[in-house]
Amino acid sequence: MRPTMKDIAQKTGLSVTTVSLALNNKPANIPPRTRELVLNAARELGYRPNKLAAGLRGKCTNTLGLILPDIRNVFFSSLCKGAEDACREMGWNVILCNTSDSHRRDMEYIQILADRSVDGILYCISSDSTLLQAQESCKLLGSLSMPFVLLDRDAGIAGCDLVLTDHRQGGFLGARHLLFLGHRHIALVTGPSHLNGCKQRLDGVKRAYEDAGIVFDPALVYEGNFRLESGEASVDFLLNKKISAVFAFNDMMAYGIYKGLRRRGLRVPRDLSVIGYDDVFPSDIVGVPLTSVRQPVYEMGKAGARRMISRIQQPQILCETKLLSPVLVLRESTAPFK
Amino acid sequence: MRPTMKDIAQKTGLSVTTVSLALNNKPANIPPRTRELVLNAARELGYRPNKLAAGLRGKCTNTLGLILPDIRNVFFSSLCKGAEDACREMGWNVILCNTSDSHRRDMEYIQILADRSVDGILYCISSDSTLLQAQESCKLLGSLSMPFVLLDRDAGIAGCDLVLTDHRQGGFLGARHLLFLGHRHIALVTGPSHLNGCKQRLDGVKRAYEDAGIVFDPALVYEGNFRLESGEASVDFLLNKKISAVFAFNDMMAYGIYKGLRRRGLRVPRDLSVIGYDDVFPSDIVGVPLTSVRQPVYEMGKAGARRMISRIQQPQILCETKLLSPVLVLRESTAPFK
DNA sequence: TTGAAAGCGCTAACAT
DNA sequence: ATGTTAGCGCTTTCAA
Repeated sequence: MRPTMKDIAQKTGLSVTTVSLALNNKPANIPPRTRELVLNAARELGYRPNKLAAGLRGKCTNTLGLILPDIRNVFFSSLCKGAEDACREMGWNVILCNTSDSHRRDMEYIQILADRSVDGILYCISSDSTLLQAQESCKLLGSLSMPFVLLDRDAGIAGCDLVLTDHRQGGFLGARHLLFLGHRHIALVTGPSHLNGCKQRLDGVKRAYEDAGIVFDPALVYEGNFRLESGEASVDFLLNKKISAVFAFNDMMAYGIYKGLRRRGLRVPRDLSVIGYDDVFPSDIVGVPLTSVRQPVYEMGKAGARRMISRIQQPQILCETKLLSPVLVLRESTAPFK
Repeated sequence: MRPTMKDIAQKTGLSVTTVSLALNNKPANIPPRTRELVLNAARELGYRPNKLAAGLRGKCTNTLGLILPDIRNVFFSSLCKGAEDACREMGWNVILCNTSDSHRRDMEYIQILADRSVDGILYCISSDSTLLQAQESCKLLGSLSMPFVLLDRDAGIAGCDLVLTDHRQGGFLGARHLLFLGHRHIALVTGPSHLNGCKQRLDGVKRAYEDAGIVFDPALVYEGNFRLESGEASVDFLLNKKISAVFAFNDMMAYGIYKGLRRRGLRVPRDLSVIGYDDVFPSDIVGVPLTSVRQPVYEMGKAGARRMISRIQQPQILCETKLLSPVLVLRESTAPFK
């Protein structure tokens, strides 16, 4: 059996209280000699605190729940790694929950994590959630008095912490780069238009256009669904327009565009400049490395976890939205307009 | 505050014991009427059991630890998803631990997970571990009486459960396919030769050669390190040999070979047939979709978690090595020999 | 059929 | 400076 504080107490002839006080560096007047005594006994016995017992008694389990759609998606696994790294550095652990993008499972996992007394939840709202459902999950979290930080998805929930990429800036950076290269007729392959992230990217694009004195043309917008197929499907649309460049609102669709162009014997960037968004895939496995607006996903996970732990330790701090800056990563899929 | 059993006891006028017995369907003779009474009260109060308390008192926390090198690697995130899915189905949860392939961190996390009273650990040994170090981790697990299942990596540890791909069969399948296409001079770009997984792939390749009456030529073997760069670096070697096909022991190196060939203006499969191993990347984002030997990674995670839970529930069952069958996935990077 | 009581390992108010 | 005591929420023996 694992040694407990009781064993240390027995071995030293002290009480369990003194042992607890000494081991936890509590501001009781434990004289150095006694502390030494306890610490030595603990070392000799190979004592390790039982986190379950400490969690049950005290207020804190040092555990976070992480709810996300699917860890197989590199976006979320990077987020997760960031969160876990931050937690490890601070002595916390992470319980991982995959929802398969189902709101029902969001709700289930919130309950389960509360049952397990996690101290807080890092929450990527499942994308099948309506605004109402997102509010419902957050209400559940509230009714459980469970602190949480929303990651990546801005569902328009007020009064909570939020960490995500500044998509307005992201859209701006992507568009500005194409404009800088001399492109004047640029198509957009967006994601679902009701998503805040897409609206903001679009805003950013428009701002870049304004700066350059270009008129935004809604006829050059193709609404995709973030999947490769929709990028591929957009190619027919693209080739019917007089454009020299396309900005895809994620990399998957950019690769779909690659595929559609390839099938038609067209080349990137010779025939069309392509820029993506996210930059989560290893870029060197594809023939023409993709220029892309990188979301700092790992950092997002880290920032989210840190924020969560801060909030747990100081519940009174004000809610904030943390916008992380995207970075334009130049590769070979964009070329100057000729 | 969350309602507890005490609250249910108060509300029903029964004792906490009876409540516990009724809620947990224990084989005490609780008459249906009493149980109803308890269940109703529980529902009305919105009672949810406190898993921390149950874990502290009882023997089981229904929690597994999952130790792996880096969740950002799609191989491990698929494994993780499989494990988590299996756990969810059975009412278990997963604490995720990334080791960055460092043995020291393996050891640390084993301790931490034990401190948290997980019931078992799914363990992907970090690849920087020597055989001795792998044995050390397993010894630590043993000394903590912590049940565990090794995943993916066969470090030659005896007396424990192990779930991994049948790499002998994988090597066989890949080589047989190339032979079937008429290739007779085939290069291998392997991983580090001391790894069991590589040895077994090589064995499988040799067996396929024997079946076809081909002599294995060690001069056609290039030892890579599983990274893209080493695949790319192998191309000089490959082009100096009289070969028509190459079998890379993972996909990353296969993509490195793609890259090296592309740079030299050579085409896959026209100039060289290429077959990979793992099949974890989305194959449709690359120009020439890669033929590859697929490891059933998701299933591996699932099988591992199931095995772990079985062992926890029946500690006496015999240890077993579960070999999962790889699958040859035909795509466009291999062509008949001309 | 039900309940009292002990205890899992720990923390913390209170006492000495 | 240290110990006594109570209790976190639950399970489980033992007794009634």
